Amino acid sequence: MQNIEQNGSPAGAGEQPGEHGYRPQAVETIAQQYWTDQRAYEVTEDPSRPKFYCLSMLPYPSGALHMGHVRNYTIGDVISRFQRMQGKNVLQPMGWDAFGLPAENAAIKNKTAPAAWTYRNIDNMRGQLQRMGFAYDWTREFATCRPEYYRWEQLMFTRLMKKGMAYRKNSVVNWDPVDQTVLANEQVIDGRGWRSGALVEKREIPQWFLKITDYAQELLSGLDTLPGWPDAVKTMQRNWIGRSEGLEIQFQVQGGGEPLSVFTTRPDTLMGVTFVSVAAEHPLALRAAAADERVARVLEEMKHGGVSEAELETQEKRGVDTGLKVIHPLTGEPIPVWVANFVLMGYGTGAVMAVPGHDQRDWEFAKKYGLPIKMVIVDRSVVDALAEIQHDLAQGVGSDPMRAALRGRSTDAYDTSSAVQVVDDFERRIQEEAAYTESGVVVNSGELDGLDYAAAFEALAARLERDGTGARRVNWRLRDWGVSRQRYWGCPIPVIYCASCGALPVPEDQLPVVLPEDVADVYSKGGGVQSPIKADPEWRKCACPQCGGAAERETDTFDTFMESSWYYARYTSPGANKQVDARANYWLPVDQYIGGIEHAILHLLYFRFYHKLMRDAGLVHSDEPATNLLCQGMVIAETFYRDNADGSKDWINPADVEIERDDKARVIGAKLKSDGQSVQIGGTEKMSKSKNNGVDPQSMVDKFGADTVRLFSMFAAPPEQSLEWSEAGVEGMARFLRRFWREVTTHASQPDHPVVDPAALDAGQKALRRQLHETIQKVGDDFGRRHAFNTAIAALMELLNALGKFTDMSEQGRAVRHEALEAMVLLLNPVTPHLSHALWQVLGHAQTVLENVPWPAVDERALVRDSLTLAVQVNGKLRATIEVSAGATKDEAEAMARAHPQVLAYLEGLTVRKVIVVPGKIVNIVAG
RNA sequence: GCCGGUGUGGCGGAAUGGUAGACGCGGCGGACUCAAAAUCCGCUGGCAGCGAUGUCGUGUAGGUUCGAGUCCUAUCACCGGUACCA
Repeated sequence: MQNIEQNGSPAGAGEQPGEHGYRPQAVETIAQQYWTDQRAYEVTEDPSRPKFYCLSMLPYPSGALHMGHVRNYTIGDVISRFQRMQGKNVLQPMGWDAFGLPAENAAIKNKTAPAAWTYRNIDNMRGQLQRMGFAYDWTREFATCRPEYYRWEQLMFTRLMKKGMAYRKNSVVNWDPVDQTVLANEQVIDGRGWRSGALVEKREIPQWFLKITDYAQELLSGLDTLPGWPDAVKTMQRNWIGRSEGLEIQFQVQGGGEPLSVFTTRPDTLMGVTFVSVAAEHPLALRAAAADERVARVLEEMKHGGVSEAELETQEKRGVDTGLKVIHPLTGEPIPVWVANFVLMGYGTGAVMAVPGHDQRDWEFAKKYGLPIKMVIVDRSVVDALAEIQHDLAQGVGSDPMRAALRGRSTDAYDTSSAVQVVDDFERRIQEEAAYTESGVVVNSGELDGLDYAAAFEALAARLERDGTGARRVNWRLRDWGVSRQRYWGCPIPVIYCASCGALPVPEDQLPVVLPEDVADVYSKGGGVQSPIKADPEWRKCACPQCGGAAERETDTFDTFMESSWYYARYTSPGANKQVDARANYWLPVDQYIGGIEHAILHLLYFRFYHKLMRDAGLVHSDEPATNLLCQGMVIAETFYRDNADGSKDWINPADVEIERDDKARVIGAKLKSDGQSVQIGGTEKMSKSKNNGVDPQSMVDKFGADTVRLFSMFAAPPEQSLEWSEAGVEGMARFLRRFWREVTTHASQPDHPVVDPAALDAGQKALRRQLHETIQKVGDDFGRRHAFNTAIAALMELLNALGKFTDMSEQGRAVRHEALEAMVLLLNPVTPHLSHALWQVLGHAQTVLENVPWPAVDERALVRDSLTLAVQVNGKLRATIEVSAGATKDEAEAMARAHPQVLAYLEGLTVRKVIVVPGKIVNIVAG
């Protein structure tokens, strides 16, 4: 336990002379010591009680706790303590997501080994978490960078290789030609490497992949079994997985060779194809480049820039004609093949049929390069117009297709026809303004004319399947998970390459492949540092497990999402001699998972996928890893700055700034405390180093105590929303806790605590007691079901305000107050456990772990009201309120409302048409 | 670009289709004090009015409904993700 400085803290400043005031530092040290001595939060499997596994996303050990961690872990701790007070066997573990890029960056900067930096950070952050008073079972803690942990994911990977679920293929990365390294997307800024400033290039290298696409359908359907997950997350995952039904269509290449395959969800537009677009890495593009230097040059230019989707999709649309032609499967006409920089090799077949008339991106491309646009889909209204024209033409023109008929029309006869106008306008818009992308009715397509989307789809599918030029197919947006990283500080990929036997999994008896940690000398040289295991020729040398010949190890490491995909399961099985053991099936699935919304797709999808891998390996029995998910918002703060002469900005920390206001409390400016000169006010943004608006949790805990910091982070906003840090707001929480402390200690100094006799209460006592039980009901619902911690705390504040006004010192008055204060200590315990621990004793109870004391029960009889206030509206506008007895009928309420003088004034001269009475809420009189 | 979210007083926010602004911060006035801090009490959305009260008001423009911050359509701004940040 950390040693706590108790002197020199202003937190006890509110102490009155002669009164025992609230001193959070002392209170918190004592409570934490007690929990540690009692081993209060260590748990084991207990089949006799309902279990509750409450899990917060494990932190990356970046150096120090930040407010985002504090918020995340406070939410988890409140839920854990609340569930324990409901009698559940609660597991709340904590650990470290210890591999990752920042450790290598810090190592380069500080010339140390990533491991040493990481372990130092973990020690620091563990101490900070303990100082927050979180109820973790620390016996289950682990860091994912330890071989005892990662050996099991290496084992899983080698087994997946044997099953064919892990495979190797080429894929594109960001390449920094100056530093000669692969860059993460984050390290590419405006198309340049963040250190070298060199223009980034795309480069293909062989990498390992996990076949997450084999589970695409299950990952999609599984979302329907998760009512406890936010809809936003489920929708994002559905869209990310991106199931679409369409046709895969073959285009023969003029001059022979493999046919070109495209996938489309709009086969109804097939007759509108005027060219096809392929990715720069597509075989046809490469073939064209080999034959044509001009094409080769454009492909070379397309290699500039990074590989992120955001960058690819927002860059200017560019293309080049390959000179190659493919044959349209219906008409037999030659169609030009273009390379387009917006076609992704990794999605679908790396080629798309371009229908500029009915796809906006193709339309823009066609406009830019002067390619033809064909109208083959029209709106219903246009069909009606066409029918009218056809009727007019019926006798003379016969059965020509509709557009042919139109083209052959006599100008004299039809120029004034409004139907012709409608059709011409529609076609002009497609030619000149924008593609028509709705699924309307097919035209200009021979036998498909007049069909709607579904009918055209079916007709074409049948025809192409008969011809052998196409087939129905389900396509997924989801791509296989690339798990290779060309970095040092990660879990070594357990693969051996042998010149004669190929890529082989490291035999199980040779696992783990241990990452050497003592590599500081590599970093001490400075400069562009290569991965120490890539730089060391000895490390990779090994014997081929198959032929025994000289072989080499894989020097790439796993994506760090690999470790964070199964840690939740390992917490259940500390010390197990396999990935997880039978204990996992007691605890899993996780009952409540809590983490940032930024993980909505990647982490949470890999987490679900890995759970299914473990299930299929027989390790766990459930289908999904977590039944309930809460995504908390960011922690943000005001920014302040001064402009420098060179146009840059000096960002100033909010702690050093004083706000100036006018007499209506509006902010009119800000001054730096140290020099009294004004500073500019920037926006409210996510706490970050770059904007210098971070508030250090440790300094807040030192100043106010952990309970106050916990209380503020739960009160200031609902958990899903962003939370704006405000030190004045924190002071408000400290005031509330001091008032509560005073209320309890003052009350406890009375010699006796009488018991409530419900039959003997007067109106005032009854009212307070009703408010108490309404509060118990609300807090339980807000904590347990709604996760609306802010409104629960507001209700407790209201109750304390009411207690402050309740001066009744009679026996029953004191009895009601005692009941209220005892309940409040328990209701606040999940949020402010140290304070509650202390005040529980002040109220005369023996020292105890408060989570073992049952949650206060609602006394239904105390909730009964004698009368209710109804709002009375006239034509939907509030005009009066009336008091009705609790048992009043609708008719009685209506009569009373209509008799109200204020209402009568508004009804004068009007006839009442209708009266709506919502019992207990409102009477609305509709009159005119 | 695409996917998801958010938008309410001076500020953080409350209101699960039924009295918009609970609670907290800030501000104003008062009590206590030699004074200050702390604490306590009262007021505090805009406009008009001495007041009772009226009127406007939940990003913007429409719509549904007896009734809309809440539901629908369009639109704007900001935030998150976009497969190698974690």
